[in-house]
Amino acid sequence: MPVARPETSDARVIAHVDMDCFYVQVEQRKQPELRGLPTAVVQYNEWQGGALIAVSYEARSCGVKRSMRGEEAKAACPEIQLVQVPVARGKADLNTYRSAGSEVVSILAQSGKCERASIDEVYLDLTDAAESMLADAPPEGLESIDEEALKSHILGMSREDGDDFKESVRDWICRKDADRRDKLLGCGIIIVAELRKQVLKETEFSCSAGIAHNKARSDFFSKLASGMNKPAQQTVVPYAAVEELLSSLPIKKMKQLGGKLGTSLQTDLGIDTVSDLLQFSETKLQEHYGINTGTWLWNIARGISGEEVQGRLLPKSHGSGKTFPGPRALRSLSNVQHWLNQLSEELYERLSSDLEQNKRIASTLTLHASAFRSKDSDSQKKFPSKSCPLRYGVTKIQEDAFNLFQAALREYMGPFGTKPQGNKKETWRITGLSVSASKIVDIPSGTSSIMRYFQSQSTIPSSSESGCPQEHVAMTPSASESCSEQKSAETEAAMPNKDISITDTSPDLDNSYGNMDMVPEKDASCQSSEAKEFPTQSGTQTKTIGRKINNSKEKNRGMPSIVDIFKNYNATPQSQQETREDSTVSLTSNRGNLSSSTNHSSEVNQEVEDRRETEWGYKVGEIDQSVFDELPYEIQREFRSFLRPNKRPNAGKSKGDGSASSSIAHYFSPLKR
DNA sequence: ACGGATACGACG
DNA sequence: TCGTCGTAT
Repeated sequence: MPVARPETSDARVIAHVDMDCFYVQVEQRKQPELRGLPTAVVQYNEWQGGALIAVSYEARSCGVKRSMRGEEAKAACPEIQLVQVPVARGKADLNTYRSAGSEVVSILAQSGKCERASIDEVYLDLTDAAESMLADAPPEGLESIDEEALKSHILGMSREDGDDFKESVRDWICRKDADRRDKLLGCGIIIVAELRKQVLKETEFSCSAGIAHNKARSDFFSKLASGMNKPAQQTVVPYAAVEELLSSLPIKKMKQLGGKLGTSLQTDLGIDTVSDLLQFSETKLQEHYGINTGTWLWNIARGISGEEVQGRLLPKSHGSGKTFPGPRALRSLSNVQHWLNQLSEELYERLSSDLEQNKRIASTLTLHASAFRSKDSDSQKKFPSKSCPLRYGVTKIQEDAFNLFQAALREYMGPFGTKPQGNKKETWRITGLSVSASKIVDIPSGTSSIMRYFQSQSTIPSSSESGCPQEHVAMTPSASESCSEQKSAETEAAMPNKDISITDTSPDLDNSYGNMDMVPEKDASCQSSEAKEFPTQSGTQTKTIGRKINNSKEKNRGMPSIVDIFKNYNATPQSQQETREDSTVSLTSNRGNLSSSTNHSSEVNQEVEDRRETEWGYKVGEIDQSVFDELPYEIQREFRSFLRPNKRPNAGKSKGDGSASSSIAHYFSPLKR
């Protein structure tokens, strides 16, 4: 929800850049034959031709719209080219679009503070760049102005044809008597035109942009401009040009007002347009919508927004989900587990590459599901979300996700969970599942061995995820079946309760929701005592989850969480954040980027003691085993090399030196997870 | 019981 | 803090 922001003196230059029908462009770059043809990207081709998620401008002009089905699109535009979203693990796979988006971000981030707003949108704060241009090379001194800049739309300026128009744009940009704020915007026009050309050149993607002096305006007007049904446009909002343009605008078109709040404005206050909104006093709005939303409303009606551009180039969470509409709804635990396994795999893959490319780790795993209960009054009841500390490793995530699901299911079913051998229709169906990872923090990147690890092993060995004997024990038969191929889904009955039950679900949950036949009971026989050595995790591992869920309720008994650890680290003077945001983030496909940081082999020889105490900002020895268990495998190895420096054989260096890491990996051999 | 998958921020 | 809700694309 919108919230009131402290006002900032607004002489800023903010751009909102929006890729034109992005997914289509990505596909067209892959298949250049499609360029210029009416094209749409579609997912799930089986039902009514799949759902359109991106539509090219050619197709739009045939009347094709997003949220049409493939078949409708064909009807509206018979020659339309439909390209399917890639599928992996039985679900849509958006990775190609994500990394294409990163390509764009890494270009745009070069010229100012940059915020990744979505997979295909960014905000730029170009104030500094514009100011220095105004100081050093103001437009009026230039003998020629970029053609692309001259194509800009200037709101409030009538658009005559051809050269006349460009002349007036030039005049506006170069006007000597302009307000300083508009002069800055003029510089913004030139900078953005340049950036867009660069994006086009380096990625082949075209984009549109809005340029204004705050986020709200640039966003809104870049949308407005792209509503003109033309790609590759840029629009500037002069300082004074707001009121007239805004006031006639239907309230529902404003960002954040497209939903319930906008409707409430209409029905409760009779506000239909921005000018209606202008009639209301700030306090009146606050009375109705609270202090934050109230003042926010008052402000945006006037085009005021103090929101800063966050210097954030990377997503704050990762998620993987799938819906199972109507008849495809999931009816058995084993089927749910199968899909959770698929989703968890994808999530883990993305976490791994985030770790590898950006040196970040996530610390919370959340499960969302949606469900309905047939044959029941309140079949609308929401399926609760559940979260727990995130442990790195595919099978860990899979187990945890499944456990979270079961915990949520118990809660969802409540008293009906106990199935009294009779009315069998009284049961759940799962219509959507998703797992997500959040609370992502930077890890210390100065430590050399992490860097070296990633240099030598550009990919995280998947072998470390399989082959652990205990894992098979922990896996239910139905789970292992469904892993290979989705079974008839009615294997439910064949699932012996006790096999799943390795997991020690928390007593808390067990007791509050009673016994349910479809939810496996705990099995005390499989619990082992705390492991004292690193290499063995199983046994205690599965136990951790239950305890963690429980723990979060009983106030984390003073144990430092992994988040705290890295928070502390990140808080140290060495301010990672800023340096990192500049340009060093390896956003994309360029894998080699890591090497830019310290990786001299000499570091290997530094005194381990010193590092152990200081480098991480806390004492390694104080870390609790279970905290350790949560860490990504690669980081664990890092720790291990601190804790047991003597175990590292000297021979490690003998081999071609400089690449001590591969040998380290070798000596702390197949520590299975 | 469909626009799908995904992300973010506010609120209680 | 967690979980829910709203919003957007």
